[in-house]
Formats: sequence, C-alpha cells, structure tokens
Amino acid sequence: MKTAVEILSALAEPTRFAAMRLLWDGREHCVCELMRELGASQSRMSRHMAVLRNAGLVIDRRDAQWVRYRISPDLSAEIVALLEAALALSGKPQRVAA
Amino acid sequence: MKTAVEILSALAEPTRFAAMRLLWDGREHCVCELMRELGASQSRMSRHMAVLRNAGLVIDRRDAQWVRYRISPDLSAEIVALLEAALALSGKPQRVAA
DNA sequence: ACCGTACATGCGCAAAGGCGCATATACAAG
DNA sequence: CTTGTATATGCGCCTTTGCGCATGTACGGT
Repeated sequence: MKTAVEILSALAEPTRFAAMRLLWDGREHCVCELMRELGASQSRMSRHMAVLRNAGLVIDRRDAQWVRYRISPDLSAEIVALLEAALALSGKPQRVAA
Repeated sequence: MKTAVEILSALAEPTRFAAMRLLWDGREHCVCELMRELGASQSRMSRHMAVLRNAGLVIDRRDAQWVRYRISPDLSAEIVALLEAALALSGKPQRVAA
C-alpha cells in the first residue's frame, strides 16, 4: 500500500518527474534511452528508476541486455488522475499568488 | 513561477500534506489550530506553513495575534486538479502493482 | 572462454531537509 | 510598561537524499 505522500515524494525530483513524462507515452523505454534523453549518468538513472518502481508507478521487464521500463498498467484511476494533473502542470509553470 | 516539482516537493511531506487536507475546507485556520489538529510543535508547524506559502499553495493573513492560513484563492485550475487528485488518493492507500 | 553492452548496487561524500531549543517579534489586555 | 498568547526564525544536530566511483551481475556475440 502506497500512501499519497510516498507517491508525491517519488515524483518530487526533477529527473524522476522527467522520466515519468517520457514514460507517459505508454511505451517501453530502456534505461540507456532514458539516460540519453535526460542527460543522466547510468547509476543515477538506474537508482531513480528503482525509486519509481518502489513507488509502484512503473514496472520493469528484462529484455535481453536491456531492462524496459513502462508506466505500471495497474495504476488506480486516482493515481492516473494525479499524474495527469502533475504532467499538465509541468508544461506551464505557475504564476505565484498576487 | 512555480514548477511542478516545486509544488510536488511542498506536498511530499506528511505534516504539510495533512495541513493541506485541513485547509482544503476553504476556511481560514490559525497556526495554533493546525498545531493542535496535527500534533505538531509550534516551530515545526510554522516552518511547514512557510514552505506551503513559498510554494504558492496557501496565503496567510495577520489577524490580531493570530496568523490565519488558507488555500490560495489564485490557484490555477491545473493545481486545483492536482490537489484534488492527491487528496482523493490519501483516503485510500494504493495497492502496489501485482 | 572472453569481451562488450546494459543495468544494479555497495560505499563514501556532500547537500538538503526536518527537528528542537532558544530567542525575537507582533499584538492584546491590564 | 509589563505580561501573556501567537507566530517566526537563527542555530546546531541529525537523518535523508542524491551523486560519483567502482564493482558486481546479466546477457549476447564471437
């Protein structure tokens, strides 16, 4: 059982959030691709993906040398709504209250 | 301008998240009330509220000895959607992917 | 068997975050 | 002006977190 705070913590990091954005296309992405796209080192990317996996947000699958990550197919509707809201937010940084 | 990660970071802490839940009724709440409800010390509560304020999620108003906090009235629809999704999540902890 | 690619992880370090304690500030009341 | 209540903040401490480096592991190809 993952709490809301656990989910939010997993998302509250730039590299992880960017990875979720990339994975949000629903397709599989290997770590090497995420590394390249996000300009992250190998160990760094691997650890961040482990955090997202532990949060239940993504799943991984071994495919030959590669490990393919994708958005967990078992996400609840509530979590999907949270992710959609967060990703919608990222495009347009918010003006602070007047 | 607040980024999605900044918003998520502000929410990714149990006391702050709980405070947002309390404030979500739209009314004003003084720090002393939040302290009592959440079982937090005075300095702790004060600092957490400062984080939420800096994230643009709440605003404060001095009223005699008290400082009344409330949800910022200037939240974008996107942030409101994020908060609603997060708060909806908190009631029902999520089962991890099978 | 050896090598190359892809990924995970132990280790140590440095930075950030959360906390308590004490103190400072703001305000009301007497 | 002093006292009491409410809130903010400087300071130091400790824990957590993110990172690089090196190494371990998994797999395919030769």
